[in-house]
Amino acid sequence: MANSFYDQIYEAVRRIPPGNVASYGQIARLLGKPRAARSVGWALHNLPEGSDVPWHRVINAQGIISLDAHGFGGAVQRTMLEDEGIVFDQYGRVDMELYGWPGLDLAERDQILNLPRSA
DNA sequence: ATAATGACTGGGG
DNA sequence: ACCCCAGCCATTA
Repeated sequence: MANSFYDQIYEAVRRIPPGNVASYGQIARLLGKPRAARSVGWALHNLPEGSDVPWHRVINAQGIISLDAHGFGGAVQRTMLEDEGIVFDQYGRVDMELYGWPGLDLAERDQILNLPRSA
C-alpha cells in the first residue's frame, strides 16, 4: 500500500549508499519508531521482486545477516554486500562501526583500519 | 476489535 | 562470546 509505514521504510533503505549497511532498529529509529525493528524486518521480507530497494544493505544490529524461516537468501545477500566492498569476518559478521550508515568518510575508515589492535 | 506473525533488540545467565 | 527470554510494533487474517 502506498504511503504506509512500509513505504517510509523503503524510502529510508533506498538512502543507504552502496558499501554501507544499516540495522533494522536503525531504520526504525530514523522513522521515529525506535521499537519497530521487527516491523522493518517484516517490511523487507514482503518486499516485491524487481524493487529498487537495496534490502541487502539492512542486517541486524549485531552485524549479522538475518535469515527468514526459509533459510535461503543469506548467501546471496552476503555476496551482494561483498560486491560493494564490505568484508565479513570469519564468523560471517560485519563491523558496524566501519560500514554502518551514514558511514565514515574514507579518511576516517582508513584511520580505523590502521588503528593498532590493542595498545 | 482480537490474535497471530516475524529478515529485531537488549539484557541476563 | 554464546544461548535464551520477554518486550515491541505495524500489518494481516
